[in-house]
Amino acid sequence: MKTEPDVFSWDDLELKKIASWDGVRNYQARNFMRDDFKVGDKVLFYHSSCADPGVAGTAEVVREAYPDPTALDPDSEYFDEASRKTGVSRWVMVDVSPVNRFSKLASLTMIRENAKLKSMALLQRGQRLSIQPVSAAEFAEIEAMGR
DNA sequence: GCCAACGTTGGC
DNA sequence: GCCAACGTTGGC
Repeated sequence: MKTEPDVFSWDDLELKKIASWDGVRNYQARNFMRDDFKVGDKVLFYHSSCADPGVAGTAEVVREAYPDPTALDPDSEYFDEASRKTGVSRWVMVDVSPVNRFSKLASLTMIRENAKLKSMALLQRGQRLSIQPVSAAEFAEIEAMGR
């Protein structure tokens, strides 16, 4: 999962202990959370749109997908008019908790340079999804880079 | 700040 | 259902 550290960083996650992953407003990303995120699943916590993009640590799913209430809140930056009209949020969120803080960032540059990771979704052309699938092998490789 | 790539919107 | 216009993402 991607996050802008200016908005919500790894440090914020550690401080908060449990974070509700609200604000996802892309159907494909939503479907990944809704269909594939199970309690106990591990996720890579990726810092994007910043000076040093890369994976800062790993987290785990502590609650499976449930409706994202910010879609119904007119005061939220994630407010969604279509959801308000139906009275039901069409967006979901999951809760995650920190697991492993990387001693060094697994930078995007390092990920690019690792031949074993060349087929990662993250590196594919035009890839912008904030939630992306990661294989077990890729996950292990990146975790090793962070040590 | 630039810009390529992509998703969404809305007129027809 | 097509597709142009627009908005967003995200690395650089």
